[in-house]
Amino acid sequence: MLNPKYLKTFATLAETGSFTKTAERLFMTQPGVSQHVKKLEQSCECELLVRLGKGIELTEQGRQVYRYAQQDEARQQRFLEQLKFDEPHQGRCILACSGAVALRIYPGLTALQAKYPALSIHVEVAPRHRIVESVKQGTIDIGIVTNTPADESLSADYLAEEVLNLFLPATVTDLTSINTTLGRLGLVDHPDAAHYLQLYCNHSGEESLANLEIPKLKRSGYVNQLSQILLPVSAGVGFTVLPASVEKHAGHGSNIAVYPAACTVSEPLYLVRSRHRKLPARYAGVTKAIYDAVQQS
Amino acid sequence: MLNPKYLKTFATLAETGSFTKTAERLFMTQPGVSQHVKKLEQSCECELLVRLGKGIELTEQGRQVYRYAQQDEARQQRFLEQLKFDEPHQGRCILACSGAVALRIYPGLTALQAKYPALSIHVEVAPRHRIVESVKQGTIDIGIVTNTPADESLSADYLAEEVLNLFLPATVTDLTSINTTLGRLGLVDHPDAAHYLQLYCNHSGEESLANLEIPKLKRSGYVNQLSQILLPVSAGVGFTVLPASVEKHAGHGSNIAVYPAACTVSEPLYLVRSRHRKLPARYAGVTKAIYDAVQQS
DNA sequence: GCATTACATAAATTAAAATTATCAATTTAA
DNA sequence: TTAAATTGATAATTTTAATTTATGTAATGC
Repeated sequence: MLNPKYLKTFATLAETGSFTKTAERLFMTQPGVSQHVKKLEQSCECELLVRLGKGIELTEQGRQVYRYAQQDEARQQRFLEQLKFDEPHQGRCILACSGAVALRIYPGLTALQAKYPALSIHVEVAPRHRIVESVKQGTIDIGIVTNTPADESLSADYLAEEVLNLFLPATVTDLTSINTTLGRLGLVDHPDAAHYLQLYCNHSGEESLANLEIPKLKRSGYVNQLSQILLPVSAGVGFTVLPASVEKHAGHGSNIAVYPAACTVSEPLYLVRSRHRKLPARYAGVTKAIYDAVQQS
Repeated sequence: MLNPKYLKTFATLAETGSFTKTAERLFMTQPGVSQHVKKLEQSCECELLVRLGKGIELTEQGRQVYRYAQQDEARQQRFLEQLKFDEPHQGRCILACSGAVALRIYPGLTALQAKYPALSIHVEVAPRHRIVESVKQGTIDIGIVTNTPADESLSADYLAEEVLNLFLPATVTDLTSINTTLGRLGLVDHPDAAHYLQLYCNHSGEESLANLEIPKLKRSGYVNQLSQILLPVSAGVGFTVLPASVEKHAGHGSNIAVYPAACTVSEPLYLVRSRHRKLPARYAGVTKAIYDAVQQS
């Protein structure tokens, strides 16, 4: 739309106030300057300067175009300069993970960002399949998921275990016939509830849970806001299965009990990246922050 | 430096992932796309994408260039759109005046800006000659000065009178031999002091003041911060001549006295603009605010 | 009022960019 | 495994755009 050469010529003309001097300074001929200005005026669809007997005067639009030209040149120069460097604490990092993992890693990432204000960390909470998809197509640089994707173009590094808890209202004291109790309470549903519950029942080491008929289970509520899933449980109106770390952040305290299963149930977390892509230096610090966050909790 | 056509081609390539599809979408041929990318890489002095067997993948720099291309296009479109309109309450207004006038008009301008946040009002305090000069060369859009400039290219509209006061310490009670008193106190100097004092003595209607030998007068201090000029006067260590409006804003209250001259001394204020320039719509409101400010005070 | 300065216009030249034609590499299907 | 198809790179030609030379016109100064 706006030819940058014309902008440069116009800016110089605005500064010198003379077509001839502009031509000299830019190593071109005077008619060239005239033509650049004319074409720029055509692009802008308005007059940029008025010819007075002595010298020229910019119109209001001419002034605006001059400002734009200056800023544009400066911006481009800055951009090209920083393009050459791979600053370790500067630029945009784009991650995706589940809501539960976000709860675990976001404080550490925020701290990192506070330490290096030029860092800009974007965390997107998304369902598993969309995370893998986004990393593959390159819109997300690092994904955290619970399995190693089959795709050859992706690499997966083991991070940590994510412990799953079965959360019950604290009012439930009799745990002898757990299946009946769960059936009475009903599941507080959320996007990952079915997956978590299936996993939990199969690996809790308790025969009764393994026989739980999940599809037939009553759904006593649904919410896709992680921090609010435990609310109905604390109110005594349902149960749910979630990563253990969620409880700390939600803070419903003594109203919630954790079912004491025979085995601890957990699933692994993997850090997924594009195998063919060399990530910029700033991801080193971010990756370290992620490791620290998931391993301490 | 960065050809916007190449940027557009590269951005489309980043989105389609295919040279051929990019060519189709931009109504060009496939070799054209190859050439654009190659030249863009030369401009950036780095590789922007790697050719994988299946499809392409952007390098880190390629991603940055893609972001830049997107932003640049959006920015230019926005700029060209707003260039066509002359919004009455949006944009930058640049004024210049004396410090005393700034004191009178700035509150009103600030109020205007508060009412229309998209307005950006810049007030530059400068000596008379520089104001006229700046308006002529177009770096200042509106100037306020105390005389009508001779220059044909400038227009001057009468605004109001600026009353001048001779400020004395309140401790001075005997005004019978004012020349002696002034000589004893000494002048608190500031950039416009000589000009104001000359004017005051010539038009006060008092013979003794008209005979005051200004060049021989003792200088008892100097400061070019308008709000601080009256400080030495209130402390009893000198006198000065200033626009009456300054006293209200400085607020030294009862420590300062105004000499009761036979005549009120004042000089006119003129609003100066470039005669050949049509100012944008937003200056209507600004000009009105200036009139209101100088006429009520 | 004539010379000088400064910008505009038109035609010609030169440079740049796009296309056509062709090649090489990779992928897909037989 | 090989032949056909797809996809991008390269080279030469054509087309388009930009620049310059030559010339004209208006304003300013001596």
